[in-house]
Amino acid sequence: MDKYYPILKKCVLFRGIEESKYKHLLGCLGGKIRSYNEDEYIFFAGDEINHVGVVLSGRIEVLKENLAGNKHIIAVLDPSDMFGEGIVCTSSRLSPVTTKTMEDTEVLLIPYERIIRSCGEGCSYHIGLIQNMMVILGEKNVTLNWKLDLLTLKGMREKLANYLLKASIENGSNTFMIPLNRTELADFLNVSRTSMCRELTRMKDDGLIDLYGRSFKILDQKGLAQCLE
Amino acid sequence: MDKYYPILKKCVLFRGIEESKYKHLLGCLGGKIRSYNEDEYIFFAGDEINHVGVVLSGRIEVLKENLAGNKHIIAVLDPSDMFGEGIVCTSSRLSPVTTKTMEDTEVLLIPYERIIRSCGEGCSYHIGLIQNMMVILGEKNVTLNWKLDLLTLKGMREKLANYLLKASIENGSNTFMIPLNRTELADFLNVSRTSMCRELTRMKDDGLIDLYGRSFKILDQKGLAQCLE
DNA sequence: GATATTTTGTTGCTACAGCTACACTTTTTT
DNA sequence: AAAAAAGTGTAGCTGTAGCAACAAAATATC
Repeated sequence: MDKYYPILKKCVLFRGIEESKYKHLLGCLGGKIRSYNEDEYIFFAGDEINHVGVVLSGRIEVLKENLAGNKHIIAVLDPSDMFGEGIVCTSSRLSPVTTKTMEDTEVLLIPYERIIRSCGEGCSYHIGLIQNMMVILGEKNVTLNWKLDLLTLKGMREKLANYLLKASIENGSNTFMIPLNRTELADFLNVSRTSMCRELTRMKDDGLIDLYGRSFKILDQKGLAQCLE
Repeated sequence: MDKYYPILKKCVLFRGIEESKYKHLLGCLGGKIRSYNEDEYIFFAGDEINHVGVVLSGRIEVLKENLAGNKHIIAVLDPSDMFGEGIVCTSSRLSPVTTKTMEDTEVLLIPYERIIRSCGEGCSYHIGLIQNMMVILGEKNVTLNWKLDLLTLKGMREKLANYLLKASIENGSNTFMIPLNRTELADFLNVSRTSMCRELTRMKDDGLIDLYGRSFKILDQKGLAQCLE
């Protein structure tokens, strides 16, 4: 377990809590580690969720699937990211999303009640945990709002520009790699792969970007930003 | 102030707190009432928000506007609904949305720090408030997820079917009124009004629904549900 | 009650994204 | 090293949603 402490340290849930106290805290929370193979479902939309999850290794996609078989990736989770935080506080506790591993993955599952309710044994960390949970929920909100932005944009080019500019900012460079392949990116933007490829080529022809595989280079930042106006 | 107690009673933030304690609590929270005229902006996307708002009277729309002048209504708030809850817990505290009154409106503004931090004076309500805030954030999450559903649907008919079925369920009847006019509904679904009208007529012709103004009647619930498959 | 203003419905045209189908490349498996 | 599989780019065709422009109805204003 100790080997995952650096991962937990980066997880917002444990922010402000000293590493030396993890052992006691984890016992107190009753967290358990579970392993999944690649392309395995963790839970489905509509399932009742009673745990908050922390990704320890591997990668998970958060998605919605409609009955026609179309899939829409809402988020991709890397180690130290969380899932299920949003559902835990609702009354119905039914997940609106499906989670599925993209690689072999290990997760830490924590029963939700243990987080929200103080354990009463003078375990002062809980107050910190609750404060952290609020930050997590708030930031989740911001992420979902960005996702809304992305989806409300009408044009293909606008969606791509939005995504690429954000990725560039997050990486702090005009040259960067994205964590998704073409098919996944299309699912994330909720567009068809073919139309997306076509537009990427056009944007390259127009001198806005350069690309090879998952690496992108923004050539004309101004021009790209103008796509969003 | 007392006259608003019934409104506050329905607000999730005050759930589980007795009406007799509102006076003390509101003083403790430092809440202030502000009035706005119709079509007045309360705050803009990008503004720094330090207050949580509760609608006391009137109606507010939560929206995003892009520079092209397109407007997208994310939610419509009635008395006892809240706004700003999602931003309050983030570090940047910059609002991703704009809020604007649709009628003459009164709101209760509460400084966010007063909610999150215990006032220390043995004011036990704060713990309840924090628990309530978590429920609010969780439910916000669910709402945003439904909004995502709506936007990821590809077809006009699918979006309308989704919206109308949900409205029907919420009203508990096949006949119901919606709170939005055509233009507002189009903005809410993020589609053009004309295309939406066209599709509504088609759905009527197909015997799925009947409509007059803001009142709708679902004639073929099964058929409507099939649009979503 | 008449006029102005807003809201709503309709039509033709156009642009753009989805689909199918296929060719090509890269990676994985054996 | 060969074969299989997965991923990627391109092109033509089609359907649908957006836009502009207008007509009709409902509401507000005088």
